[in-house]
Amino acid sequence: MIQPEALFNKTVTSKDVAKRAGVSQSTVSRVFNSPQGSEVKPAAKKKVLAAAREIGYRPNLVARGMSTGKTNVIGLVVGDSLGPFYNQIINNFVEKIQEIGKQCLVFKVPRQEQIDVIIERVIQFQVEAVVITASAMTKVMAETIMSNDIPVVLFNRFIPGVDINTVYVNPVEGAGLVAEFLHEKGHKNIGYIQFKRETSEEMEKKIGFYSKLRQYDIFQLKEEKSGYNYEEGYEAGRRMLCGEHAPSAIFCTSDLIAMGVMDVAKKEFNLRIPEDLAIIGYDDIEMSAWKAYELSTVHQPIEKMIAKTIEILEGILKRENNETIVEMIKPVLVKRSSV
Amino acid sequence: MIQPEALFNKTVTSKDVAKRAGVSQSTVSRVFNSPQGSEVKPAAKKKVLAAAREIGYRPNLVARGMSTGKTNVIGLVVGDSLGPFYNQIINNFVEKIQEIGKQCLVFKVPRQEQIDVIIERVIQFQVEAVVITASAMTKVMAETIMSNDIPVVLFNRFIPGVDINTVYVNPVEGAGLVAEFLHEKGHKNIGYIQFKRETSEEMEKKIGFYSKLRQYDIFQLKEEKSGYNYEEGYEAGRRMLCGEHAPSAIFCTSDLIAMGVMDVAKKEFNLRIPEDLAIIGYDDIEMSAWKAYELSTVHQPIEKMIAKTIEILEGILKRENNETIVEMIKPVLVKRSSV
DNA sequence: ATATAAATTGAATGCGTATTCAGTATAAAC
DNA sequence: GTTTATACTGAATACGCATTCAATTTATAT
Repeated sequence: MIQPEALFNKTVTSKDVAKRAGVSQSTVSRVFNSPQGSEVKPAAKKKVLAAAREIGYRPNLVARGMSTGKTNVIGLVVGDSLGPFYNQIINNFVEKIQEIGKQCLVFKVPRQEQIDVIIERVIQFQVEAVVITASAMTKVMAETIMSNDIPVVLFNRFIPGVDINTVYVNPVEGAGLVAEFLHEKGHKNIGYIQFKRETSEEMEKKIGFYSKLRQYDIFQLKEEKSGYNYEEGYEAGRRMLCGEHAPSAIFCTSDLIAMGVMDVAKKEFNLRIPEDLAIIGYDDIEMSAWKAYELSTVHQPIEKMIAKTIEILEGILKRENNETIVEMIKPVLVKRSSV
Repeated sequence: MIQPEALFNKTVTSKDVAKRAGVSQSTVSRVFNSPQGSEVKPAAKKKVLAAAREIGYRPNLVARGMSTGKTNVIGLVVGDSLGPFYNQIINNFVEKIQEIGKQCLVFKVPRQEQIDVIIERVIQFQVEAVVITASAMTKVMAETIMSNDIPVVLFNRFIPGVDINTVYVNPVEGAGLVAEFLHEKGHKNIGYIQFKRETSEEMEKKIGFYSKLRQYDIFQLKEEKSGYNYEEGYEAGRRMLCGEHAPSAIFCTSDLIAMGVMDVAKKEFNLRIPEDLAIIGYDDIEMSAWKAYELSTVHQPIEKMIAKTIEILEGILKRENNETIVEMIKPVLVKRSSV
């Protein structure tokens, strides 16, 4: 007579394996967990593995999580889509986190207001740690997470005066490099196109850029704001180049914006780059190196940043280090033909 | 005397809430679950919510998953990074899945060989459904997942003769549109640059393109292969434009490749586009519309595809429809100045 | 006021696994 | 061959929640 279980493909549990192998559930569990499978006699282990294969058993990670408190899941909180730079980060993180045997549960903060809701979810899902790239993150929220025993790593987001693991490239420094470079090239009349939302990253770029220029006695600055995309960059570029006092160089706080500016300069104002107008961006996205742009920009070493983040995560998961790690990575100016 | 629990910030459970509110754990559970909180008397509900807030209780989703069999997690399996098109897909999926109250656990298939391992993991994590975009997916593997009671939706990947939910844009049709267009424009000598890996998508494009051209008695074709990126496109373009029989039009099976080809044509061969050389791509990534390229291409309506996928997922999760849904979406030719 | 139906509640149980603890079998030592 | 140490094993339990079932309270009908 056919067993009804066979018909309704019931979930296969360790108990089923145990029955089939003629051992206890404990033994089955040990086979799938013991360090080198050493705690179980070879004969029993063989029987268990055979039985498991025959009935298609796979350990249930949710149940295991319930039992051990380890879910094998790392949370990744990202902000609203900020172009290819952040897309690439997600992609790399997923890959690297998988390589250390964990899986990546992604949380997106669609609007800044909703970040509290997202934080609640992160906690509820019992992730083993969280990497946060969302700029909307505040001190209070990070602390809420940590007070629930979930370690946090801030990625490319620095919150001053807070005891949280952080990996970031100092925007003050990056923007400073840009100012130095433009000064070297003899520019006096400089345009500045920034991201229209006032993220901390954005404000730091501004501080770095302006304070450095002031050192060189450069004060003639025209400003515009733009969204984090090509189209708005194009429009912002047009506004900046129209009318009096058109600058001889423009610094855009994102490559995407810079590319829009380059195109409007060429198409609508017939400017040669860099002879008539120098452009410099930020992020060093892949496209910046393309022949159509050859955009000078500030490189953020994503690979290195992610590698460091993973390193911190591994330390956390092994409960090795209790100290907070703050890793500052130096931005690098990439000089291409746009300046 | 201070309770030790307070010192070691022990996890707060529904039991703790129950004790503090003077009700049973069942009642606490009901407060956080009943449809409109209706099954519990207002007075009791109020007490429970107050107690929960006071001690910072949050339902443990892992435990809930254990109890209900619903993890609230949807798996998303993606292949090796194939540029901005797929990055955008991940990003959109995460957002939309979150909107239907689920969370997205991302699995990346780093190499085709490892897809079996990934599939195992997907099953182990007890996801409620899986969306698969990885081209390495085979019939057998999809069936393995489904035999574990996990519904599958194939995204932009068609496996013939299989009973699996599918949403895709027919590459045969898309490539056919390109052939028609080039024929209309009078091109006879056409170049074809394809992705170097033999994915099913790629093969279908080839079938669609060639069969249509044959109808127009066009046989003069030069071929090259390229990786899914700008640099290799640039190189492939150079190879194609060197020597005899340089084509008057080139079809690249990805926009990224097409952009590389456009740049090499302009920079190294001094060709005007489209006067000397027409270029057409595939995918309609954001950059295709940029002034520097204005690339004609085949638009894949990502939003519509994802919306349809989410619709199918919702049906699955509500256990509404048991029928397999196969949704074919029509590709759209976008004509810009590159042809 | 009484009988009956409906709403609310709590005790007990299960979900699938890891783990503790005690017992049993095996190996080592004498 | 006996004693002692060691390697295995299984029964029982906990993890945090949802849910069933029976008991109790409250509302409705008579």
